[in-house]
Amino acid sequence: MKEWEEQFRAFLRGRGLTFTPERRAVLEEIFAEHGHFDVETLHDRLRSRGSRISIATIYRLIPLLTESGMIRPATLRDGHPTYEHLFGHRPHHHLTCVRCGKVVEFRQEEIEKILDKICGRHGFSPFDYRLGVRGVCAACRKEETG
Amino acid sequence: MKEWEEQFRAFLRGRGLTFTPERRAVLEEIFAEHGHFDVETLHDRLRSRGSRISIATIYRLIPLLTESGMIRPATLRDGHPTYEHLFGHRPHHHLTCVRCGKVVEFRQEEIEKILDKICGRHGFSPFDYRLGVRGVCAACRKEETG
DNA sequence: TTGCGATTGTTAATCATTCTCAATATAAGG
DNA sequence: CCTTATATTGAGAATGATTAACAATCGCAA
Repeated sequence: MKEWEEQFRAFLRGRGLTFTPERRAVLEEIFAEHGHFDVETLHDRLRSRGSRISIATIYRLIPLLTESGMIRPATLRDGHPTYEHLFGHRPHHHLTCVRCGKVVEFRQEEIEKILDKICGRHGFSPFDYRLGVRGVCAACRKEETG
Repeated sequence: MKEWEEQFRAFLRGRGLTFTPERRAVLEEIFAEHGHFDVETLHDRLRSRGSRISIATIYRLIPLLTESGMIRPATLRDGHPTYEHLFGHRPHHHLTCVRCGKVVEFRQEEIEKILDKICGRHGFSPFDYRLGVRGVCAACRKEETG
């Protein structure tokens, strides 16, 4: 059984909820890729594989996945929420190109240390942080200038 | 004439748009406070001062304010967009308490330097960045523990 | 003052998300 | 293998925020 399946089953059990084929299908689809996803594309992907799952089921699943730590909200793409899964993925952050939409992920421990210091100063106990940089990528800048 | 009025007028002029009493009223209201705002509370605040402005007018104004650099999107509060104005305010970031919703702003040049380095490595030209930390503030933690 | 384009408020439309509900599936206990 | 109580599902209706359409008004330049 896959690592994430085990973890999600445990979470559901703890709440008296059940692991269903629909839920498995959604998880499979989420973990099939490392990129970001939103509810609609997830639904489309499942449908295109022959699943008859309702989009409402996916919407209903999102909070469970978030609370169980399987996924977390990522950056917003044109104002609606996207998510990323948290397995085989260390916490990371995003450079987003505002022209082509390309997203580059990066990781920087140095920043985490600074943040810990800042949180300490303000008496905060942090449990998540998010860093998003918006800009223009090399390719788009080139196109723009020339 | 206030600094921000001058700047917004210039922006509108450059686009062949006009500075109206409604637009002034919205700006006044935005700059009356330093905190975050969303469209609905802005509308309520204006109404409670006797204005008859329509909420559609405010929605229509948001992109103009963003493009002119008067405001920028801030963190999301329960999934709908909030903004902050950019006058008398240096760029800053947020610690948000997930229990009581308190937001502490902080500023850290060191982080900006690190980000510049990272952007350089990826060929990005950054023009905005956003750093949000979610956690529990001292008061709430105290309450929690007993 | 006139005229043209921008702006406004109202109302209707749209879109994502959530809710309702009847039907079905699940897990646990016999 | 049955039974039962509860959780889950899909379909479609309902919601709520945001956007669009439109006719009436306003603001600016000539």
